[in-house]
Amino acid sequence: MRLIFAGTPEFAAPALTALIAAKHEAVLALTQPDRPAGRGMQLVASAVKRLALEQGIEVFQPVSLKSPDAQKKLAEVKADAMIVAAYGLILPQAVLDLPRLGCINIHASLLPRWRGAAPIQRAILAGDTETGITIMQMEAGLDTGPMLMQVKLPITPDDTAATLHDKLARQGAELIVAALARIETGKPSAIPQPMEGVTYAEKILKQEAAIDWTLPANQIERRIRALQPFPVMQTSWRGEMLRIWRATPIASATATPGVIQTANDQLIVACGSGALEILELQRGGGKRLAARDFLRGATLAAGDQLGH
RNA sequence: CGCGGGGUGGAGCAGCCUGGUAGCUCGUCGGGCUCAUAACCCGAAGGUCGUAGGUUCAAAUCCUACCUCCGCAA
Repeated sequence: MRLIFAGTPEFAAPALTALIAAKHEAVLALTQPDRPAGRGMQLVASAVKRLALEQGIEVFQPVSLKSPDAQKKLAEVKADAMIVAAYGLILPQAVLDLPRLGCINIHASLLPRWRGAAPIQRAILAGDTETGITIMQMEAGLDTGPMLMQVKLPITPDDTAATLHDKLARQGAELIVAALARIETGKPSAIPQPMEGVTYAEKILKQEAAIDWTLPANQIERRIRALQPFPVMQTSWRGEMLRIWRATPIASATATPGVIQTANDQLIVACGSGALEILELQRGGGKRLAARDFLRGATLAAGDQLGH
């Protein structure tokens, strides 16, 4: 099939790779404009752009798809379909109608649950035990289109947004290839999304990364897994920032939330209910360390208060 | 030139401001204690203090450049 591929971050790259491997003809890669990022604020190309350049695919980075110029450019390609994976721009109806087979989206959740920007993180945060990939025919609404295919994936107790992301990206890549194969062999039936069970996955805000020690330990632990590799849960200690990468909830007597209970070989912090054993953490300017190594520096002591 | 913090035996840190014997908590190795141990006691090995210059009688420490790791911001 002759395709336009629209995607931006790492999540989208495996799908493009898989489509190329499946002998589809990706003629144009749509991706967000390069943005200043990283130390030094250098302009950085998106994962999809880097891959497209490597593959010799033309890259198109409009600021918006509302302009007639951008739409004209897409029309000229005369694609059979446009594959969209975490692109990050709203597609106007005019664009949705351009390709012969419309626009097809790879979404990292079991729709209609977790429509929107951060489905992977929100699923972990909510304590869901499974998630998945949905391939859907796009409509003007936010992730509301009829579903072509769906596969489930369990969320394990030690999954982080990072590990789940990688699994889902691979699964999404497989599934989009399978979906296109089905479309080529005839008109597959697209199932409308159920009215029941709709939830929205709000974009992750930086401020959600501040640990509220008054929450129950198991909830904090989920947030720690959900908010990495970005923005990573953090707390403060003597005016310094501490990022918490890995922790496990443990039973504990009640104590003031945020107070360190043990800081010898284990690092245990009291929470609103229960306590959290911190397994991996990082301080400003430093590397990510196992709690045991971190404590060798003898910088934390039992009784210290975290946060504020 | 967006802002900032680091690089010190195998690990994590202190020492740097106020130059003058390389320190702490672990790990490793040897020995001891113990029914036993990841516990405890005694002892030992192991470091061009990121790299290159400079200042100085003397540099981990002060100055300059570079390499490299990391946080903020996006």
